[in-house]
Amino acid sequence: MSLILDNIAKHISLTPEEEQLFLSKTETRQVKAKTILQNAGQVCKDGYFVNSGLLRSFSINDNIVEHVMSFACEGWWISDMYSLLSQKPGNLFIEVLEDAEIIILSKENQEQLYLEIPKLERFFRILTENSLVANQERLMDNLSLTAEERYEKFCKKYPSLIQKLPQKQIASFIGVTPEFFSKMKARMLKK
Amino acid sequence: MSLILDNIAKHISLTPEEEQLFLSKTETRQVKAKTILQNAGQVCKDGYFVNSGLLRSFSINDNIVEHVMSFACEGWWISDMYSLLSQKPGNLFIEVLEDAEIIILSKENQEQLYLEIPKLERFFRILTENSLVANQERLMDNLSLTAEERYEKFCKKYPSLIQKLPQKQIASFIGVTPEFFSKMKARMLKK
DNA sequence: CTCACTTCTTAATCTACATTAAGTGTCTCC
DNA sequence: GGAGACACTTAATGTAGATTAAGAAGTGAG
Repeated sequence: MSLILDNIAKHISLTPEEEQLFLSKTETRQVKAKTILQNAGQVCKDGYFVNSGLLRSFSINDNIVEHVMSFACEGWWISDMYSLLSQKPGNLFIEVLEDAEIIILSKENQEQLYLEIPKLERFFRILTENSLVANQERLMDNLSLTAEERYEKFCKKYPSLIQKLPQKQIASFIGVTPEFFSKMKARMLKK
Repeated sequence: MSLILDNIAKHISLTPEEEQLFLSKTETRQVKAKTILQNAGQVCKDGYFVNSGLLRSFSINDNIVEHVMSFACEGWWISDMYSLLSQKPGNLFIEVLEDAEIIILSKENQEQLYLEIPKLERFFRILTENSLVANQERLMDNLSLTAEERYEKFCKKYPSLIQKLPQKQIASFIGVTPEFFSKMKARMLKK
């Protein structure tokens, strides 16, 4: 029933009391598409876990070019890690792409939970490790693969997202303009 | 005196006994320049902490193009995180660039230490978090900055590395060919 | 229904960087 | 002391993907 507890249970085991304590430190909220949960330039106070719906984080260039940092759908966490950890103003926006139900865990409550349930250190360590590995792979892909190859990898890795996302978001994620992406897709279809 | 204990003490405090236990699970080794500590295609068993000298991790394309994933000098950790965590064959090589003294912590011992000194979960969580943040920034830089801007950032961030590293390694790290990097530097000097 | 808005497409032109290839300077080591 | 080996440079040519601009097609709100 509770996606987030299942998520935790995959890596560590909590007693029912600990589970309740954890939940008591969180807040569940319904958010509408286009809501901005976090603005660049502000200090990030919360991490978000997605129960349903779809979010993204992105930054904006001097120009007006957006770059998608990450998507998050059912069962994923999303936040501006830099700002959340350093408590300095961040560069990322976090936006709701599809009406969503999210669970909010504030930095403050997270730190408290580390003290009350030290096992959670392990959980978030593993979460962060997985995130790091995924990021390293994406970095190397950006350095060594063509846009076409990156797109094919994206399709294989996140087949469910392909359905939901407007093309320009995918383009931004793999690091090309929507115009080029459109042309590229047409070219790929011909083969 | 002990760089690695200082490193740990910045984030958590260990008792002298715990410090000794930690050290007892590690091995210190002198390694010569050009030594390959880890080969792509093999399962990574160890993490390395650098006492002195200089290492790098990199992958090789189908072609023969190298891409530097990371450097590590005094006080830094380096490993193939993907392979170390998943215990599957990795894509990274780890090479000694300058004669070095390294501290080896095996995956096995690390897991044991987590059980014996749970505080270490916290230490490695924080380490991984910092690494993730740095990686995310590098990813966004690669998507949004020019080669010139990436190089300037690199210079500011790692002034000591600039001295030590051959140009082609820096070129590979910021994601351009050595030829282009050479031309770019000349161009920048004229200004 | 229609106006406004956003997504997607097409096409021409442009540019940051890659590729290839050749050449220079320096170091090492037989 | 000469022959590689390696780091770096220069220059010609090639290309992936950006930029700009325009129009088409889908979507939602009033």
